[in-house]
Amino acid sequence: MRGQDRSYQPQVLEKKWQNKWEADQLYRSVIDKSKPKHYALTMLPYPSGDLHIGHWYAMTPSDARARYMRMKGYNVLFPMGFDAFGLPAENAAIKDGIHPMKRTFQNIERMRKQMRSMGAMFDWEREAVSAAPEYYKWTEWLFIQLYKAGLAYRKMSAVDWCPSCNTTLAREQVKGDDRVCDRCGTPVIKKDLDQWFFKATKYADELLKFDGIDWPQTVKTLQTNWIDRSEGAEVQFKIDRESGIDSQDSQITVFTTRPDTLWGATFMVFSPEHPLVEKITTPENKAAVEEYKAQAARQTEIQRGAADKEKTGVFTGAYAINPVNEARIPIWIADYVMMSYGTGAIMAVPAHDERDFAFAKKYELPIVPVIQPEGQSEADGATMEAAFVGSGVMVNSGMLNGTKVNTEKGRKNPSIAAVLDWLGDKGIGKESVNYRYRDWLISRQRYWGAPIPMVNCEIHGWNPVPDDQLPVELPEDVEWRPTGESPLKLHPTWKHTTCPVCNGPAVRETDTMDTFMCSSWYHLRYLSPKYDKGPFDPAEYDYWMPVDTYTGGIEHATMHLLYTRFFHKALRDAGIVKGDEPMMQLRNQGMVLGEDGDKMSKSKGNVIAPDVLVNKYGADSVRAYIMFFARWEMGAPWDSQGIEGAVRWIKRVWTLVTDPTPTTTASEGTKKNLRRKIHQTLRKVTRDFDNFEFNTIISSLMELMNEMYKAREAGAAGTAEWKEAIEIYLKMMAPVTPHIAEELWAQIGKPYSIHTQPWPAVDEDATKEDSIEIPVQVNGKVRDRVTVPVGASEDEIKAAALASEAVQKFLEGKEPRKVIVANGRLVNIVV
RNA sequence: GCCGGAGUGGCGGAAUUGGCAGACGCGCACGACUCAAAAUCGUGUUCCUACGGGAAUGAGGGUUCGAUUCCCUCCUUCGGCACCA
Repeated sequence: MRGQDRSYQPQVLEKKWQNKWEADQLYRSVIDKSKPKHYALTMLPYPSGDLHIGHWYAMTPSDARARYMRMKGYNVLFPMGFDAFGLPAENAAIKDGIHPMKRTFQNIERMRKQMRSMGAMFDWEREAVSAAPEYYKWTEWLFIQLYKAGLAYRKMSAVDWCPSCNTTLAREQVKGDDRVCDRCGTPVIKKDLDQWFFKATKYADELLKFDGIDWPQTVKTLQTNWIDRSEGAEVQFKIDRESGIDSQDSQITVFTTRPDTLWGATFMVFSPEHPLVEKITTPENKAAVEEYKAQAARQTEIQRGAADKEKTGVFTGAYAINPVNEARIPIWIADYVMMSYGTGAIMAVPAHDERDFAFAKKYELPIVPVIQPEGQSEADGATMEAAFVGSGVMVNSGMLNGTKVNTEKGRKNPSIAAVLDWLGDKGIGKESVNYRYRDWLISRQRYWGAPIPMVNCEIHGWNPVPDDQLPVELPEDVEWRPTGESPLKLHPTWKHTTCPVCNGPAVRETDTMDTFMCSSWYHLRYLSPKYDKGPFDPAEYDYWMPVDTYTGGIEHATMHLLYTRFFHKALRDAGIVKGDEPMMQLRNQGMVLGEDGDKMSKSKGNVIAPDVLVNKYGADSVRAYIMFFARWEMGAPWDSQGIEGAVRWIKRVWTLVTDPTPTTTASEGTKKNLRRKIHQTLRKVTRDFDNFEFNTIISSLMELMNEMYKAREAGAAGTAEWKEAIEIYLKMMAPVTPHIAEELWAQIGKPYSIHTQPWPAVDEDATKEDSIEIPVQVNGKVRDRVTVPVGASEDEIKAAALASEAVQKFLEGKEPRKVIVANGRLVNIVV
């Protein structure tokens, strides 16, 4: 080796190994039934054109764990692809005229290169790109299967529309208390449009079950809150005949979670948009009602949604009959009742609902208490100062008087249970469940997405495009104009086709699909991205599915992660996939913030570019630092100085392995200590990999390296223990820093490749200590430490502790009241 | 308002889930090497201290021989939902 430069040059050696791994197809995964399989999936990126440090933060620890699982003996599938349809490419096209297809595929090319610089074990043979016709053919086909299963339907309704993106959005894609578009932050508006939906609500109850899957509690909670199941009753109210409406409109249904307060319902409130409002409004109230409706329509959802806003409303002149006590109660309209929840009409119980109370006070409507608070006398509606929402007993409620009321929801509340039974017997109402969750609106009025493969004929209506005509391909020659209509609609010829039923003239659907549809099944396309007889090869499915570990950001909790669960269940019921859940284990990484602690953004100028870091330090150092600098699930601000620690660690390992001092003068004790530390570290690192605790993997390895430097100093560098130490050390490093591990593995003369080596086994005997140091506390404060042999009895430990001079000093001659030996690890003397 | 996460040195974080608080690293200080600097190596680094000790894991209380860890009350902060009937 004389004359050769033996310094650590990551730029050279990383490229060298990346090329060799690729040439050797080291990371190709194929079905191998002799091994247990492990499908490790990490969320695929959108091809924005540049790999962000956030991508590295998400992907490299996932890669390290996939590598670890491979060394543990699993046949690991770790694929990568691109979620390539979507608005940014199309918006850029509007701006500069570059075709989204061209831009997208250029970006993908660039990002593939950047990803290769990570040294990740992606199997590129399985790459899937959602914007490629061979992919979206099957996105279309899957849409048709859902349509055939009755899970896709077209409906005219008031939907959320982003005026900046010029398209409708699904409810999940409207965010926050100011109801903004998830993509661009513009407040959405409502529009009445004919759109395609998936019947996701059919699965609401099943989506609330997380049995058998290991997902973070946070995600389960977010999804549960999003679906927001609420138990209550539907109750029928008759509309008073004197209101002058015909009999078929004489009934109105309301949903309530508090049927036990029915006797206190003293008025009804309809949403201003409720279709019945027009029919029931009396001539003398017509003008006021029309004016109020117009005013409500002008207001945005945000203005209407402000909870602290003063209640407003107008009387319709109509009355309803409270079915439990025949009371004739006025019907009002008010914008605090939303058409989009429940039935768009409520029974108002001002005595026991804060909103109804405020409304009743303002418009001087009657307030009738029907719950007597515990330990208090009955309230008087006329003098009440606030709605009462606590526990008590039912009063003013006929034969149900005296029934206990608590604050539980549903049948757990005795009063609600009693009323539900009573309503059922009388045929007035029935137990009912309501959800906030809505069906998934998938139509988008944009070009750059998978076409919805449906055709409309004047005679035969909507029909799916026949399988042999799939995919419905996107035309390339379109005009980019943000008109609010799909560019496909403006294309002169594309939409004209023939009816699959009668062959007569017909028109294609010109909206495209929500890109979340493409990403709901990409994990299936990875299985066989070139397969052309179906969305995936069943043999690959049977071997690899379900996904064993899924990693990605938590921001998708109520979007992608909910859509893909729904989609899997829908495909299961259509007989296309098996099992109830697509992803068994989910782990979320946190976010890397800018050095200023703010979210990284180009406008703030705090973006960290991984390419620059790779050029400067090498991919291994970047990988190690990413895994080290924060708890993975938490994330943290980036620290440009901090990376020096990871760089030094790697250099010191390089020095340790390449520049040994082969002495064998170490004492038996030194050698034994070295082995102990190695196997203790191995145990810890193994456990940490299992638990996704990446930061402590690196710190354990650093600590071990420091010990090894000491052992070398003590003359261990030529011993058998040293050789074992180096081998195990490199294997533990391999998943984290694959290039340097491979290089040093080769340099110590071991056979290629370290990445196909088995994970070392812990020698439990070697980890055992000969003697242990036990802290001795007096009244909970450590005063001394005594060393006892392993396996010493409690009495021996006690005796050793009491024999300590320092301890005796603090006892001040007093007799200990109690001596506690905690698990043989600590002594506490109480005086 | 409701639901969930987080709060530990100058900084990122550790602590076998009730048993030595601050591992590992950054930064900083001092030293070695050097004419010098960088790099590298070594030592130290929670705070206060009358050098005996004392205090400290967002604040206050509780349980316990013992609490960063469990319980109660509150504060700060991040995220989600929200006139949801």
